[in-house]
Amino acid sequence: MVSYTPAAMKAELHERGWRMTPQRETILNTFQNVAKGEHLSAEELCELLKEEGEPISLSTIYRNLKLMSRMGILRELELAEGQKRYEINQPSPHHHHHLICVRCNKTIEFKNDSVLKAGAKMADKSGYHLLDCQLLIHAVCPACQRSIMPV
Amino acid sequence: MVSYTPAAMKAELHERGWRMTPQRETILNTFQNVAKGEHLSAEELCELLKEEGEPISLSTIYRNLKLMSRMGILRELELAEGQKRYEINQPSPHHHHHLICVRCNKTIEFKNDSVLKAGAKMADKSGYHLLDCQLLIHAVCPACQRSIMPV
DNA sequence: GAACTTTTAGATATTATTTGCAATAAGATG
DNA sequence: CATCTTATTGCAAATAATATCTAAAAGTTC
Ligand SMILES: [Mn+2]
Ligand SMILES: [Mn+2]
Ligand SMILES: [Zn+2]
Ligand SMILES: [Zn+2]
Repeated sequence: MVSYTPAAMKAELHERGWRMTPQRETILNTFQNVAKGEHLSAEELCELLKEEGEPISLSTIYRNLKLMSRMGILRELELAEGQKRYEINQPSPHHHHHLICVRCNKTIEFKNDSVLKAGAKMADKSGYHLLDCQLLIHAVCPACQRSIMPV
Repeated sequence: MVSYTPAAMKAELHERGWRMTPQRETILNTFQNVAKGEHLSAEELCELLKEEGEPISLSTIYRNLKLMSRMGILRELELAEGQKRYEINQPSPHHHHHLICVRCNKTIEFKNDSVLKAGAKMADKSGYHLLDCQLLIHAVCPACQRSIMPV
């Protein structure tokens, strides 16, 4: 897991016969500049880019979110119900995990290097090339424990 | 995280004014008897029950998979692309995590109690009531590293 | 810059999941 | 046990996230 510059991303794309495009660079830059703790969905990213005056079509966004996740540049998160969210994939000092309330989707990020190390070790032991390692904790937050909401 | 008997599930449903039904008991039994390492999707569960002569409608299955996940009886996994999979949620000696190849979806289960403990501790520290704790490792398996597949 | 290949935008298709509703049945109450 | 209330079911229809198709545009190579 490494942090990518546009140049590094371009190099890695070229290794596989692929191309760097303005859209890919825009997406990379956007994720690198978005506030810490933000997890964008495809739709949200599309809206954000539209507002910022550099629109990219939704299908291109979908294609590249998947591509960049599979390259290890982004991490794909299934936090809330029904749609995937993405954030930049960063190495150790910034790497983190997620604790999510299954009722209200309130999410807490937390760091735990020993968990990351355990994940990296497991991948290595099995000969897998690590892309992302995320501890996902599903739970009920204090507020929702008090409420009488359906499940 | 506890293993549920039908009676325990019934008791917990009643606490919230809900009911135990034959369908819910069938789903619970099915997950408790399915082979270790099997992760069923809603559709697959529906087919399996049809074959076994106790069919349950797909919408009921969807409703109950969600309910039982939010009760902590099942765990909801996003392993492959495009659909959720479920397995019974078991405590420590059987509890495990998943290492997944993002290209071919080959999945390895592994145990790591210290990761589970770290997750439980984090939930507790934040006042969250723990339902499930899963380390998800996205990686590329040895076979796929050798192939020239797209991404 | 010509030839070749990948990528894009936009429209359309796909499909997992949810929802509305009438019928059914769980569980409570007397 | 008979009755009553209301949660739950099955089926059909709706929804929404994501994938795919195609022609046009833009990187790459020579
Ligand atoms: Mn995060
Ligand atoms: Mn498993
Ligand atoms: Zn909550
Ligand atoms: Zn693989």
